[in-house]
Amino acid sequence: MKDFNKLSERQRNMLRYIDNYISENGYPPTIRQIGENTGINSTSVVNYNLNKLVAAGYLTRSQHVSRGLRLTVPVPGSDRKPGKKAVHVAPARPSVYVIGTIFASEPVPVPEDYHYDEDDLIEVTADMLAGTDPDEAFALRVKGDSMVDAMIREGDIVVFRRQETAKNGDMVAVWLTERNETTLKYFFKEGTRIRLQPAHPHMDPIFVDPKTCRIEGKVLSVIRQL
Amino acid sequence: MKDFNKLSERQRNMLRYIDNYISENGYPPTIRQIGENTGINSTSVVNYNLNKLVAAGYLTRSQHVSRGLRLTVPVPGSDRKPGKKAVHVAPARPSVYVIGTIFASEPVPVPEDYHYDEDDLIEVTADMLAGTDPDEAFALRVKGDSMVDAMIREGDIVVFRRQETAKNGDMVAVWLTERNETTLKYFFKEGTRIRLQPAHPHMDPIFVDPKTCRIEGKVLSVIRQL
DNA sequence: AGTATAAACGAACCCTTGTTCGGTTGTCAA
DNA sequence: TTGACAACCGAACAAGGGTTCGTTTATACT
Repeated sequence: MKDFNKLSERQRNMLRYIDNYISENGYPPTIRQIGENTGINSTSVVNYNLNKLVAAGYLTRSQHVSRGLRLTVPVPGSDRKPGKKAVHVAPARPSVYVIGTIFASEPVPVPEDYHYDEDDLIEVTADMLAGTDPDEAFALRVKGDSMVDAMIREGDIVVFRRQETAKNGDMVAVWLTERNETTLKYFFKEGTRIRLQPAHPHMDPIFVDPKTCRIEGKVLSVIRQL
Repeated sequence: MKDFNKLSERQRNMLRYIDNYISENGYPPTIRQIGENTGINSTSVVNYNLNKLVAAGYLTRSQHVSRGLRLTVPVPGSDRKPGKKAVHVAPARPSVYVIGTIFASEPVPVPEDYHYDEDDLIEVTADMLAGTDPDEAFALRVKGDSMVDAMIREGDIVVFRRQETAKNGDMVAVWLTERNETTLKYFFKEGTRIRLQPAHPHMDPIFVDPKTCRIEGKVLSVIRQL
């Protein structure tokens, strides 16, 4: 059971209003409607608090979709009229934070620095986490074509587990201090050096010194939506 | 009880899709989504038939409201999977059947031929289906390196919607009768010929005659688990 | 006082999505 | 043959509605 007292009065009002609205209309309200009915004057504040509620697990959102809201828990004290059914309750689904973007010329952002306020949460399946606790997983959106040799495209979402070490055969994100670049490659420790093998079958590996190679995370899965 | 036989096949499909969509997502589809998933090429035709359905008492609409749809009667034959409940209850996590493998030298398997087997059901998120009814989606596992120019690797799972036509910009699976091969490319109709553009940014398009090119399905998403 | 952070504001931006309209096709009856 | 009508198409239009960003206020900690 969720502790609704942890929420601000505003956020509780929003949940109540959303629940009511859906049971009245059969579809969710817009951000502007939520604002108008809970005394919020700016759409960005509604958006801000909706993201808070997503992070706290009370609802899920579909990005860039009008009225793309759904509640994930029953809302107490929503004054639904008798006879109306409770709003659908979505089962808990694993999701990971998309904490930024990844491209060749920058190290990958670290989750610790990240304030989970304004970015988005995407839904994943359990398979994509390969047993990793959702709290230890994070995701990055690929920017630019620099990852083509890893068979990864602009717009793809890469799901990682944060770790500084790797086993042979893992695909990892590494920061190469001498080249000043991030790359995604298969990891193989070969004696005193490390072989980084591109995913693309026609491309050649590079060999680096362990001291110039910082592992940023292990790739768990890649999602491409077209 | 309504007499659904009075409706056209199209209208029954629309009702079934709307019901399914709401149960998957918790909110109604757009008229464009309805069109795409029931083989209607014009939003005005969807609008036309929606108004027919309103007049016949099957649903209500809110004017000038996005996704402002509501079913007024239970829809028979909406083949919700067991465990999925009727409209206005919890959205279920959709899943699609992996019905085979895809590689260059063979046409795409057709779902109709497939003997459904529980083992080959994989979980997906609603986002990956882009509004497609899960029952009209299917998935294939990629075999071999022949799809590298589509930035797709051995082992990837490609999620499709079966359809014989495509819009510009869609990524589609096509069978090229003259080359005897299946390929995944972006589709562009240019006058009398078709341009098939590889996803890989450094590769050149091919041009084919519509008569030698059979569209097998539209690619909705790609999943890579490592 | 100075800094950091949560919460809020409002306007601009632009993708999403419903609506409209001229035109085409097919059927049926006069 | 003609006209009426239902069904459909494609494109353009415009309102709907999510997102972003620079700023501001309030509170707490140093």
